[in-house]
Amino acid sequence: MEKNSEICNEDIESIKSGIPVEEESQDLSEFFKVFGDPTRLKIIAILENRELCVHVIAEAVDMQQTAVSHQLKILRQSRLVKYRKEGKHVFYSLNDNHIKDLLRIGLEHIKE
Amino acid sequence: MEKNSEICNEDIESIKSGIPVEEESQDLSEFFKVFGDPTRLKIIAILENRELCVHVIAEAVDMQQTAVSHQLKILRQSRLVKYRKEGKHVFYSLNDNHIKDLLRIGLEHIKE
DNA sequence: TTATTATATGAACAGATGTACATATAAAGG
DNA sequence: CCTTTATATGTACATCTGTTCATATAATAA
Repeated sequence: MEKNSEICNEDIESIKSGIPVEEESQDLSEFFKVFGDPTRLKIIAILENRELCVHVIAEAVDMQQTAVSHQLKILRQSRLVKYRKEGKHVFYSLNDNHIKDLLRIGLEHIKE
Repeated sequence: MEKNSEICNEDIESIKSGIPVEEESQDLSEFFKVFGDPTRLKIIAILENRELCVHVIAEAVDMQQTAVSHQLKILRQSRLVKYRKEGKHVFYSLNDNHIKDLLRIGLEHIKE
């Protein structure tokens, strides 16, 4: 008998050619990972349509300032937020037009 | 001096009202977390436009069958894939019309 | 029946992740 | 100068995650 039954006699090489290269899979998973935490999602949600400074964000999501700063760093590194300094304050805002679309698709899926 | 400077004198309560409730933030983050792993992204990629059985998926993504089975379980639980049994074989395929949109938005972001 | 093939699952373990705590930096006021 | 306020960052630690290994289940063949 052959190694694989006839019913899944696929051309592995042609299937493999459709897989993103390792680096792209890594980058893409890093991107989605950012949305994979409830605190970051909350921060993203309150930054929709406005900019806010760190201590207001912390108060709104009910977390410590240091925890929020760590999460904002991740959001900065993934270029999902931008910031603007004004004296002692740092105002954060969203930096990607597609974030709303992503959240909408996610919400549609979990509500199905 | 007041607790907060005037420049970020925000109405915390109205900001809070825009945050998804805890359960929704949790569910949404669980959903995005599924996309936050390169192996699962590869599996999703090769399932676009076709159904494949487990050992072919494993060979294509170059991972052990058990590792793939564990990931397929996660994809099943999040209702991103469906499956069909045929004898000893189990054929998996995508189960959400929005997956392509999500991947496209993600790719656009990382390529910017 | 036993052997083989295809898939699933539980346990273990290494590595990653999120938060708290302590501390650093930097701006502004006194 | 010193103090306060706003924010950032390094470390520690508990929890979570993904893979491997061993094993279970289920279908088919011999």
